[in-house]
Amino acid sequence: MAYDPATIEPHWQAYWLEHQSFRAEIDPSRPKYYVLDMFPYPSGDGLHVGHPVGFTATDILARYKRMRGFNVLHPMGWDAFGLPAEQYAIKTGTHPHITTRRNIDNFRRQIRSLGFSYDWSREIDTTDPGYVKWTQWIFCRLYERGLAYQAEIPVNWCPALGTVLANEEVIDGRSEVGGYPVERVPLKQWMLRITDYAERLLTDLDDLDWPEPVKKMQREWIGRSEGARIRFAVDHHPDTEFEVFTTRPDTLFGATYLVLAPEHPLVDQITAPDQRAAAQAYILATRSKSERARLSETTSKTGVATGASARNPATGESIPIWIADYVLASYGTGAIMAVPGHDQRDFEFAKTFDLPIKEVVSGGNLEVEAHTGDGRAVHSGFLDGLPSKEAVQQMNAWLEAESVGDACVSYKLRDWLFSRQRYWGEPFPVLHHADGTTRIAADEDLPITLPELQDFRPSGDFSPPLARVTDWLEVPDPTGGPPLIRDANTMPQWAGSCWYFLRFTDPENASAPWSEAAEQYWMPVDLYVGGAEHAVLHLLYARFWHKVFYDIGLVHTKEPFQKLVNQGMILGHSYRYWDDNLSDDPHAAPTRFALSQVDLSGETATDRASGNEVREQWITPGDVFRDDDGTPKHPEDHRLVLDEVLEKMSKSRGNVISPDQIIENFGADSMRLYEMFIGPLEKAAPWSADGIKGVRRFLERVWRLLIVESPSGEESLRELSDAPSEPESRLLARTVAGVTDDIEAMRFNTAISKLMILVRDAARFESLARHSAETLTLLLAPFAPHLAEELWSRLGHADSLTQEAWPEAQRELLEEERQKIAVQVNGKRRGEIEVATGASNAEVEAAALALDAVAKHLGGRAVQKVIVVPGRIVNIVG
RNA sequence: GCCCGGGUGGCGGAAUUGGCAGACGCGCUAGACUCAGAAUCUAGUGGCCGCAAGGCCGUGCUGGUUCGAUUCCAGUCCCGGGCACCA
Repeated sequence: MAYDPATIEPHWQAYWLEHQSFRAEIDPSRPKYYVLDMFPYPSGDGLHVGHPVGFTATDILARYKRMRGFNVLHPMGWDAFGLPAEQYAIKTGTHPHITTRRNIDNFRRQIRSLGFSYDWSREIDTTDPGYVKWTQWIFCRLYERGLAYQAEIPVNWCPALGTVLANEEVIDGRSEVGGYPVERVPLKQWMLRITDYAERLLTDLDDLDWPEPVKKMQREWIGRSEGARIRFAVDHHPDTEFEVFTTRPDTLFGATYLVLAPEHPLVDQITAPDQRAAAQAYILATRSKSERARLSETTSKTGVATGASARNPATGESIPIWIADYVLASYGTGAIMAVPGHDQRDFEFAKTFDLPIKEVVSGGNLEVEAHTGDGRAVHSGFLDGLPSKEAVQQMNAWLEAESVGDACVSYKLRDWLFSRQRYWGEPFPVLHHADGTTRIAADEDLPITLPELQDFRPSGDFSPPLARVTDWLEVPDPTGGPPLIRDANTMPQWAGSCWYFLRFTDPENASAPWSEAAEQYWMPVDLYVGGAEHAVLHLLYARFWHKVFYDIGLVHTKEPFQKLVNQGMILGHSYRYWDDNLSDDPHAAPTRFALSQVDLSGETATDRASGNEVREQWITPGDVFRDDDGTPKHPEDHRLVLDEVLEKMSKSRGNVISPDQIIENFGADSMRLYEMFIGPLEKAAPWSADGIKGVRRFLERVWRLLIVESPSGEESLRELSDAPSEPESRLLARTVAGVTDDIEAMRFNTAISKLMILVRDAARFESLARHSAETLTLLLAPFAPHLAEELWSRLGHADSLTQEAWPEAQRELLEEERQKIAVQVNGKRRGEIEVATGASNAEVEAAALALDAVAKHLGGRAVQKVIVVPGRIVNIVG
């Protein structure tokens, strides 16, 4: 029988499970390597082809490192709390517990069918009470340290989802999940004081081996800026003052008015009676405006004067106080000093409302625009003549001396909104007393498990579903007082993923989240692979918790993830056209439009001819009709050319490829190999049904190289010679060295191409040495482990190759004795010479000049210069 | 608008430090095997001119630096991603 993954692969998967081949135990005598995938949310759709890209990359590293003698920790688990299971429960009444269990079983089956070398004894499920217990325990530690607190704040309330969302989960005024509208509503919520760690989260990025763009995104998210707080006393309101934050204290002399955010607490107090109506109207208008609307008018400035004023401490002048929505309540102090001469936003506002513009930094043209760059201070009293940087220093010193301000640092990062009004999450281990005070649950009472529920619907009135479960909610007071009330909120999905990488080091521990010994040995994660979509959220939250653990003494490293790699997405082809069936009437006979007939420049697509709105429609790739030259056409209308789009796979486009189907048709090894061969790991690449045939053919060639079939159909190992021939040895050495380097650098696509070359050339040799066959098998093992194990076994080995030593290249064979060197005349290739490796430049030059082609292309001109690059090229200039 | 990536054959991609552009794979063409097909194997495959030898052009575009540029510099166009009143 020929190469048959359908029999080989299940056999070896069962073998690995049975022999616990990848079980990791602490072993101080060996170096450790912790390689981690971002654990998946087990969705109802099952694995998509994008998951195995990262999983295969980490598996190659895990298998390779084992063969290099490392003690490898390579675990897998489930980030199983989350909205989709709950949404499904609302729709069908199926308990999230059941859905989650079912989805996990399916994910586990799919992941196992790809032959990844996980230590399944360490499998984690964040919804497991044994895990929830420690998530809650960690919350208690945060609470004790004052890092968890409750606050009444305007939050992002999403009516459709029935929950509040963190700022990070809201994109352009819509929920990241589902794209529903979000409103700002003041609600009492749990917050985590991540801002206390802003500075460390920023500085510790420097030493991480992470992609620069990810570090940059985190830096920008934290948004550190240096400046000063300056106090302004409000005129005619004794003892009333407020602070502004500015990064340009040197421009204080140029502050000609002040602006409060509409939500600023002082607005109500200081607004003059005759401005009160206008201010109220403005504040209401701001509040009802959606984020989207506010964003779209970033160029035009609106605002209302309060009628109040305050004294500029530098000039002693009274300057007016305004309200404007271009000042954000949530950043800095929610108030600014406006310096229209040197801030473009203030400049635009001043122009709109005819406020004075004063030059205090030279070098710009204030007739045209604000001068935001540096220069020398002018019209600024004691600062005059100083360059901006020095002026900042002087002003800060003056502010402190005069007790009107301080130099300080401000961050864009806000505290983390940590509660959700949902059912399917970790309950807060918090009890509320009747008097409004709260206390955390005792450690021995953990976990606080979720009550069984029939009705999962959000209450619709900001209260969580758990608030309806009276007998769960009320806890008798041990001191005999009125019953204590449990907190009815649940934690966001991020909670479980903030520490799972630590639990993997010691997953069964019942007395602690993890043991010191396990943490000391396994942490930090040496390689963390996952999608770029987690660049800020998950990675920032997990770093934050890890730093708290560090402060408590629970971990010994400041950072959890030493090296991070983002895998690229697998894209699918999808096919679209447009029609005028806007209401989705199934009985309509709509007019269809091709891309060329449609205008996409506006907010909605329109038919160019009529200007009427048309709607995008998608054809499943399998249904697309192809005409003779391959042009994609509508299946029912062969005149309609479809627009081919390459994008992220999604259900709505019908372009999703299931790994199950690929494994069935080609095998897991082919699937793994293809996803690695398609291009660099970090780069997005389109799925190609033809491409996978190529790697499958390669695996068949490997099989036929070692396994021969008698005319009667019996298979056996081919006859192997004792010693490899010299060209064979050289080829082998080159491949071992190349593949090893490529794996270390995670260039899996080129590693596979080198294996293809080895197999192609080895097939042409008359004989093949046992050593060559075994080396090839070992090199192949991280990529196509099932086939490699099968061949290893047929090569006569009783044990699995997972712990075999990785082949070493014979260095002395890497250098050829003779080498070919290209010869150029005036930079153009005109010939080639062959010289002994290590030949002197003079020898190489002489050989090159002796070529007929060189003389011909010199055309009689004298040689002016000869450049010899040893081993590569000779360039003759003449 | 600002900040990052990235533009290389029909397609995915390769090219270590500025040194033979197009490795490897897909697809395609021809041949071998076959009654035939599939599979497999062999050869070819950037474009143009040429019977050939060979020549010219060629890494988004326009310039520059260099003996030599996919690689460095300046400008520009296109695609993808991130940020977007953060004082």
